[in-house]
Amino acid sequence: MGYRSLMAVDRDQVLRDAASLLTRKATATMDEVARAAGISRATLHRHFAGRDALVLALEALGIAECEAALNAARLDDGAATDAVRRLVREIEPAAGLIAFLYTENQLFEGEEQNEGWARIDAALAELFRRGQESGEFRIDLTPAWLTEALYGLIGAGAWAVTEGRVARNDFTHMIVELLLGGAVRREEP
Amino acid sequence: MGYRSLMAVDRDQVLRDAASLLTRKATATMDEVARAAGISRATLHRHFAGRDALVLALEALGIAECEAALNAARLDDGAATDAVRRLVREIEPAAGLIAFLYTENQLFEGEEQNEGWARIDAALAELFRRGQESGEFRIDLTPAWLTEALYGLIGAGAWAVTEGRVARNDFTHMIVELLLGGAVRREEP
DNA sequence: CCCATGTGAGACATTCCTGTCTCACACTGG
DNA sequence: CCAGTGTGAGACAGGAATGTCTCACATGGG
Repeated sequence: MGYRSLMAVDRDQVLRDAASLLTRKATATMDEVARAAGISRATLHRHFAGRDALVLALEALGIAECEAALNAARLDDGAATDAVRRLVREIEPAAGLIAFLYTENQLFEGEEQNEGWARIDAALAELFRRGQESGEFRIDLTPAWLTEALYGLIGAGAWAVTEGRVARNDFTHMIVELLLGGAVRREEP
Repeated sequence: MGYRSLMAVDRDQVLRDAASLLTRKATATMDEVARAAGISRATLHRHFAGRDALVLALEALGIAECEAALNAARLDDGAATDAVRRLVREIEPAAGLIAFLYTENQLFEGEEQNEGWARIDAALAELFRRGQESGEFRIDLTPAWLTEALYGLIGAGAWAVTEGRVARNDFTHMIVELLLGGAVRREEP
């Protein structure tokens, strides 16, 4: 076989569609998820044993994409501000997925994948800490809060784009500029 | 009767407890909600006909609290930056509720209350627009995005507090400072 | 004191979702 | 052309949640 049949379902695309729907309607049924993904409930069930398995797969995909973005952004290189810019740019394709997972905490019933998020959180917090140490970032905003705020802004950005309130092309700029520079106008740095 | 019996359930408190639980676990059952609110499922059902009615009531409460905060913050008075500070301070008690409602879009199946949010959105966007016009806020970040970002940061702040990653007393400071000033350190304004 | 009100606990039927199965069909590759 | 593979549609039982009901009990007011 080697290559998957063209007829076969694009597993990652199904997961993205699922995340897109579940972000708007967390109580969506498996049938609704299947419809949103353009497949039948039977097929959805062939790929994911149940709702738990689906969410688990969503988490795994989200973690994988986040870590890929982290690597691609080279957070340890150069100025912290530039690293943040690279990070947001790299993470943009996964924004919808992150927006879902950020609100889908499920009380951490399955602790398995939690260490994945812990690693990502740690990497982000370390980036902000490095920026503080180098004097780029202010010290009254804790790295933990900046990390949390970044998640929140990514979610808000993804939502604003899907709602049509922000142009897709402005996604990175809006998030980075607000996170780094804030809303207040300045003369010159 | 005049005053409600001491035995009676505190309706708003039930709604807050419900929001608190549903924020963490959107698929919680009515029984779980009742337990979280410290009442029986029967009593919960006496006050809210069903899940839909519960969410509707949550929205109504959220809208009411937001509008109360908007009025208390006097958004039209003085500098826009000061108005933002007042707003976040006033809205803090409702942050948990807002965090839930912001992620609970339910595809707007019930469009009734939507105008309530539209009014609030308009008031916030107007505040940011006023700040841009007065030269306080930068013009490359649209009022619509600043509004969305404020929601996102309130949600992130509420979550960070409940998770213990940010001190409750720092809530307003963290949000306002990041929203207005951003993460980058400045010499002096 | 006793009645009215509101609650908790539990039973109950109903509805909905889930998970599994079968079968027919479409496409692919040999 | 012909198997092999994967899908869609539908049926089905099992289970979970919902919505409604009854009854006993606690409290507070008249």
